Amino acid sequence: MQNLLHNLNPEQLAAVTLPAQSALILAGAGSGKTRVLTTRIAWLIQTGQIGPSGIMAVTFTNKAAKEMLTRLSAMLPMSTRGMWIGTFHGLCNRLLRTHYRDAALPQTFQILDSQDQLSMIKRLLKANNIDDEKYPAKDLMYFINNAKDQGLRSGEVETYDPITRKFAELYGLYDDQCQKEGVVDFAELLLRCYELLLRNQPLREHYQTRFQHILVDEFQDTNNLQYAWLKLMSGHGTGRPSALFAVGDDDQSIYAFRGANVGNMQAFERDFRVENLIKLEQNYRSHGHILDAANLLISNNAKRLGKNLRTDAGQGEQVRVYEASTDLEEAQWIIDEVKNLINDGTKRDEIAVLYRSNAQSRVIEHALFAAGIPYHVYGGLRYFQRAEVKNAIAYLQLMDNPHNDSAFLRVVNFPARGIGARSIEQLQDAARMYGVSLYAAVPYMTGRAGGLLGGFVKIIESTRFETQQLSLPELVRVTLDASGMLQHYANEKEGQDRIENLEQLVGAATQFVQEEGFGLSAPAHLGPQALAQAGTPVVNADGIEVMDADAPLATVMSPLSAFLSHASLEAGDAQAQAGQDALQMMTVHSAKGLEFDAVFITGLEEGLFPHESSARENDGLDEERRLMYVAITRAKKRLYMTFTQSRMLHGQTRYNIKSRFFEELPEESLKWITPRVQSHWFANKKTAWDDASFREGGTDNALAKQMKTKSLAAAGGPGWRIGESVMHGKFGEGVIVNIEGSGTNARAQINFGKSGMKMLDLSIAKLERVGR
DNA sequence: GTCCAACAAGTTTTT
DNA sequence: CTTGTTGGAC
Repeated sequence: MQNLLHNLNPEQLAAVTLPAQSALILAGAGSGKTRVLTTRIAWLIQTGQIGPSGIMAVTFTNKAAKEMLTRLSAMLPMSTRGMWIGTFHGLCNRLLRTHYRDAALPQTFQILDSQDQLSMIKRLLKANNIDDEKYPAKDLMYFINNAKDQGLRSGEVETYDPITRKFAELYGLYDDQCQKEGVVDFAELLLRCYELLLRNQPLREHYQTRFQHILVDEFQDTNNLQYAWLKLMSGHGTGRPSALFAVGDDDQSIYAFRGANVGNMQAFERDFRVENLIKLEQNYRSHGHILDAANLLISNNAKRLGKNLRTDAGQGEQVRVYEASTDLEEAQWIIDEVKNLINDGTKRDEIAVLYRSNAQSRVIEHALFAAGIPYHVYGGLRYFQRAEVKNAIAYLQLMDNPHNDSAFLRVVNFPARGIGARSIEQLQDAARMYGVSLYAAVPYMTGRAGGLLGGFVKIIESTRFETQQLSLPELVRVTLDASGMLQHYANEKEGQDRIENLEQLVGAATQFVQEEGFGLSAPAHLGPQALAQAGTPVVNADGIEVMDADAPLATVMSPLSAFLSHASLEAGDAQAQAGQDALQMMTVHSAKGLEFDAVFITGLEEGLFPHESSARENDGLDEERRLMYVAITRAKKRLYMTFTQSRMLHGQTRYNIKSRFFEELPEESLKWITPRVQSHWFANKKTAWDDASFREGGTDNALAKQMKTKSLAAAGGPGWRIGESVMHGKFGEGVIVNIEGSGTNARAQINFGKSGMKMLDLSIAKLERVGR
C-alpha cells in the first residue's frame, strides 16, 4: 500500500484516495492522469473496498485500455479477472453479445465499420431511387450517426424542413435494413446497449449493483449518448448510485467535430453534485517556457474550468520561432534542425513534426526522404482496413452470418466469377421482393446468373461445413484457399504484398485466440463453451435466467464471432513499424496523449492553423486554440514553431499571414530566429512575373502579360510585391495576395487574416512594410 | 468485365 | 497538386 501511494504528489494522492462518491479530476497535460486512474483502481482493491468485478474502467481507444491494463497488472499482484476495462464500444459489444436476445439481435450480429456503413447507405439510396445529388450518402451518414449520438431514433428526430424529413425517413429505412441483415454500426452499438439497459430493469439493476466504481478516461471527449450511458450504468438518480470517477481536461477537448461535448464536464458536476473536484496542475513533462506558452495561450479561451500548469523542471529553452519564405524552405529548415538535434544526441523517435492537416506532410516527407532521415507517418491505412484483408474478413463474416449484404457484395464476384452488375441487380430486386437478404435470395435466381450465384453460395457453405471442427487459425487458412483469393493475388503483378497481408491474418487469428483465452484448438464455429461456469445468473425482463457478461470474451462468443468483432473494433496498426528509430510525423490530433523531447509545430498560418473552416463553427476558434494547446504541451525540452509566407495548397500558391496564436504567446518565452541570409527572402521570392512565366513554361501569353503589367504597377509607387507583408492602421498585419491596375489606379488585394480579404487602393491606403 | 479518362473535391478521427 | 469516384468505351 505504501508502495502504491508513495511518490504521488498531494493532489494525486487526494484524487486516488477519494471516498466512494462521484468525483471530477481535472487532469492537465502531463500531470500523471493514467497513473492516478490505475492507482485509484489498485487502491480500491487493496484496501478491500471492492473486488475486481465491481470495477469498470472506460476509455475511448483500445490503446488506452491496453495501457491501463498493463500498468494495473504491474501494480496488482492479484488477477484483474472480472474487472471490466475497455472502450465504450468494446464494453457495449460484450453486453450485447451476452444479452443478444434481450437486445433483439441475432447471436452472430456483426459490426459495420465506417466504410461498410457508407456503402450500405449508398445501396439504400439507390434501392429507393433517391437522388444522391440532393441527398448525398455522406450527409445521410452524418445525419444518422449524429442522431444516434444524441440518442434519437428516426421517429424522434426533429424535422423542420423537407430535406431533414427525408433524411429521418431514410434513417428509419436504414435501421430496418441493418436489423434484417443482422449488422450494427458503431453508434448503434452504444445506442442499442443504452436502450437495453433502459428498458430491461432486472439487467439494469444487476449491472448497476455490480459496478460500484466506474472510472472514465478522457471524459471531455464523451458525446451525449456516452454521458447518458454512464449516467444509466452508474445508477444516477437511484437510491444507491455507484461512484463515477471522471478524469478529463476541458482544455484538451479537440473532438467536437465528432460529437464530443465538453459541456458534459459541467453537466457532470451539476447532475452528480460533485463535491470532489481535484485539479492536477503539476506537470511532469515540459520545461517552464513551454508551459508558460501553453498557459498564456489557453487563457484566451472563455468558458474554462480553469487550470494552470506548473513545473519543477526550470525554465529551460525558449520556444524557437522560424519564418520561412515557402513551404519548401520551411521543410528544409526543419531538416537542418533535425540533423542538429540528432547530432546533439536526440533520438529520432523523440522528435515529432506536427501539422494541422495531412496535406502538409508531403513536402516535409519529401525533404526527409531526400535527406535520408528515417521517418514514420501516422494515420495511414490500418491493417484491417486494407482491401485484401477486408475481403478475407468478408468471407469469414459470411460464414458466421450470411445475411450481411455488405460482406456478400464485397466478395460475391471477387475473385471474378462472372457475376456482373446485371446479375447483382436482379438479385437485389429478388431480395427486396421477398424481403430477405441477398444470400437468402440466391435460390430465387434462375438461368446463368442463378447458377453462378449458386456456385458462390456453395463455396461459403462447403467451407463452413469443412471447417466445422477446425480452430480459428485453421479456419482462416482454409478460407483463404477456398475463396480463391490467394490464387488471384498470386497471378497479379503486384500481389505479393497483398498475399503477405493475407498470410498475416492467420497469425493475427492465432495471436487473438491465445490472448483472449479461447485456446489454440477451440473450434472456431462452436458457441461459447465456458458460458455455464462464468459469471452470475441474472434474471431478465421476461424472467429468464441469463448470464452476466463477464470477462473473458470466450464465455459469451464463439472464437469466430469474437475475432470478427475484434477486426471491426480494433482496426490494427497502420503499416508495419518499419525503421524503429524514426522521426515521428503526425497531425496535432493524433499527437494527443504522446510526448517528445523535441516538437515542431508547423504551418502556423492564418487559415491553416487556426484552420479557415473553424471560423464558421461555433466555438471553432476556441477549439483550434485547444488544439494548439495540445500541440505545445507535447514537447518536453525543446519546441519549435514555424510558418511560411507562401505555401502550395491544392495546386495553388497561397499567401497567409502568421497565425494569430503568436500574439497570444508570452514574448519572453519566444526566440525569433532570423533567416540565415538577410537577403534570402528577396532572393528566393519570385516576382509575379517570374511566377507566371514559370508556370507557363516561358511561353508568353495573355496571362503572363497581365501579370507583368501587375508587377510593373507594383514597381511604380512604393514598389509593392505580391506575397509581401504589410501593416495597416485599422486592419493590422496582412499579406498582398494580388495587385491590379497600374499607376494611381493600382489596387491591391490584401489578406488580413482576422479582418479578412480587403481590396485597397495603393495610392490612398496607408501601408507600411513589415519585417525584413 | 476491365480499364482508363474525365471530374470533383480537398480539416481533424476512433470505434 | 493529389486522391477517389464515376461513367463510358472496348
